[in-house]
Amino acid sequence: MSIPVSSPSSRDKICDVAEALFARRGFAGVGLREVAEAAGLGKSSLFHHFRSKAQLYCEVLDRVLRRLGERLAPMGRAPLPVEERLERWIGGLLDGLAEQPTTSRLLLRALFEEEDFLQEPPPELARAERTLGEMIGQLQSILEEGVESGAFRAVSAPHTVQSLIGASVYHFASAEVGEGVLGGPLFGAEAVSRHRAELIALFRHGLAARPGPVDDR
Amino acid sequence: MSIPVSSPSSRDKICDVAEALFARRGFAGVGLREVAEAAGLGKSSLFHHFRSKAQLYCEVLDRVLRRLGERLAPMGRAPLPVEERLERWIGGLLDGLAEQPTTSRLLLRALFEEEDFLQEPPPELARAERTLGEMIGQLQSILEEGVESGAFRAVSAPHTVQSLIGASVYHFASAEVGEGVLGGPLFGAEAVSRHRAELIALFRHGLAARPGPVDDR
DNA sequence: GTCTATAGTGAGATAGAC
DNA sequence: GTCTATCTCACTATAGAC
Repeated sequence: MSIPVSSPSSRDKICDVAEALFARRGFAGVGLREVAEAAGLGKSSLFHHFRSKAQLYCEVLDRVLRRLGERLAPMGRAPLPVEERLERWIGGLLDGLAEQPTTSRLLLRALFEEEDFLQEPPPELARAERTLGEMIGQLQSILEEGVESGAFRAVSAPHTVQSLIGASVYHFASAEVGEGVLGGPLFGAEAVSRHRAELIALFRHGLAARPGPVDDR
Repeated sequence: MSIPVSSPSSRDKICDVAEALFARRGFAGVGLREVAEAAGLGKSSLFHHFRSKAQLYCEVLDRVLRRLGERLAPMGRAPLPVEERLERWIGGLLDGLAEQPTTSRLLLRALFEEEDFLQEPPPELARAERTLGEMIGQLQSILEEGVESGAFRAVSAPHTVQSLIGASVYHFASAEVGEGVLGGPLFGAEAVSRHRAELIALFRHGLAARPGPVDDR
């Protein structure tokens, strides 16, 4: 718990507005002039807080991933049945994505865009990638454990990881298209809890090992 | 079946290289100089084929979506049980995505990026959006029909649409991250058929209405 | 720590010769 | 249909006053 007693520093303000802009339009789609104006500063002032646009981007990305990683870290370690641990992990991910609309879009960009837009990547990028790798590894471990223990069907853990990440991250990133499909806001309380329930149920039923005879044509 | 007898026109060549570049780096991340060089032309020559960068982008996007839409259109209409129609639809989508690595990335961008980078959107954009809407509507209809007929659980069709799109499109768009998770290439024959089998099985088990007593805590 | 001024580069787009 | 030359504008980044 940090103490939010002093007014937010310019640095934090810049990160906040940059996060919103990068999430919406990506690294190349955002100009520093725009960031500066939204932060209420002159363009040149940004360079007293960040060495370059690339460093600002990586710092924003790292901040978002760490926020998510800290939320998910305890989920995999709880002393619970593996099905329950998976459901809590999924729930934690969805809560983290639902908290701020910027998170899913920035995360999706980090997942599918190759960061070749920065010639010499700042050190923050490596830290962000490590955080991302830990999150994915944790999910994969839960799935592997569930398959080995017989709690889940004999699914491929990597492919299931891919499906789960895609289903959860894309949903909250889908913006206009997603709102068109739902016929309403993505981040409203009912839409969030509904997606949470639907996705968890989909994987509970989809992964469950069945005792009875199963049609596996 | 079109007759590929004449050598590809400059126009087609431009579209091909632009598709690859836009898929990789997005609208804002690609310069027309780069497109022109890759197509073996001068930068100014592009403007004899396309009015603007925005029009080129929309035309490329429309081409990709129509290619996918034509593949999927017959899937929903086959006179088959709804479970089978859904599996064929998913299979068709995955085949379409696996055919060219550019498709999933361009589609993902169209799904989650708001196209506010073009001030006055070219007419091609509207056509692309219509194609996209038809594909999604078709999937949603299959799901609704399955729920109404009792073949599927009482899932929310919109949320399931979102999950299915995310799981399939993200997977093939995930590039380096996805290859890290799989530990090998995304578009290899075995990886493609494995993901196809895994995703179809996940939704078959995940959506199936169960006859026996079910734990729905 | 924020500003003005500006360097230096590259973008999208146009004009007009060939 | 492709080219060279050029326009205009925005960009990242720096220098240096306050």
